[in-house]
Amino acid sequence: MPELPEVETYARGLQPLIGRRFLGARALWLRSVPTGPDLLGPRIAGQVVIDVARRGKYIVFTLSDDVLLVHLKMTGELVVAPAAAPPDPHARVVFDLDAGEELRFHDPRKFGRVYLVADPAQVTGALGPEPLADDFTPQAFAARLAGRRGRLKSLLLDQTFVAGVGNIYADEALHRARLHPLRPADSLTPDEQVRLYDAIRAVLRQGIANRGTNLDWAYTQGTNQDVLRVFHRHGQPCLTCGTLIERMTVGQRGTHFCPQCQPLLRLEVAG
DNA sequence: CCACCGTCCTGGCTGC
DNA sequence: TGCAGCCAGGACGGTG
Repeated sequence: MPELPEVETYARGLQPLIGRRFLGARALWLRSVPTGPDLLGPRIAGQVVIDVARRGKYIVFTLSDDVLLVHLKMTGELVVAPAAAPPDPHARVVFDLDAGEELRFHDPRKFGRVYLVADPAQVTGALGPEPLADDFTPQAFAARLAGRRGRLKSLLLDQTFVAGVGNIYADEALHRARLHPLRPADSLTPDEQVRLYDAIRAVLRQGIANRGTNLDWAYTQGTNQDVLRVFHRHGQPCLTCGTLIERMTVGQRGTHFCPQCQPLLRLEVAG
């Protein structure tokens, strides 16, 4: 499931497409293109790639006239291949590039989406702040937490709260911040708020430095799976304290945590 | 604002 | 060995 670090790695890897021209496109699975599968090819034909970037979990191709956004969801991949290469049975959208190549959107589970729009805000307008941006300060984070009574885990997964955090990095950030996933968001002390802020940025930066987390899916060359401390480690000892990592369901999401390092009730230690 | 549920999909897993 | 059935997972829409 590509999250911010994986999508960032993708966007960086696609930089060589800058300057290339789309000649056309075809949607092989119509629902993959909510903005109109039939319009995609005629509209993108002739447009040149000006920039490739990331916003939240979206890959954003700025084109000469429009903006192409791709959300990989869980199993999506983007691959540049020679047009003569063997067809991909899981290709959902195929873009014709110049120089006899194709950009293939491959997605076995068909959850990913491709949007071609004039204004990217049509797709990304509701997203929360970028957690690694300079203007995302501890004060801004604390202000967003204020009055939110929901559970931390659910809030971290809310893309309108902070953009780009998914299940892996939410669990990792909470463990690093020593906060239980069920803690009400507005119950954090100032120290805990700063710990969570620092932890979110640290795990995302580490993920980017490691070129993403590569679990059951082979689409990244990332190594971040080697440094995960709780995600998918239930039944194994916590790397901090040795207590067995537990798994629970929070908001329909598998959630992994250390009951010792992340107590639900803060222990009042007599001074 | 928040909780919860259904929907979309299919590969991979479990259990028999 | 084969097959049926279940489930994860991000985002969104609907409901209470």
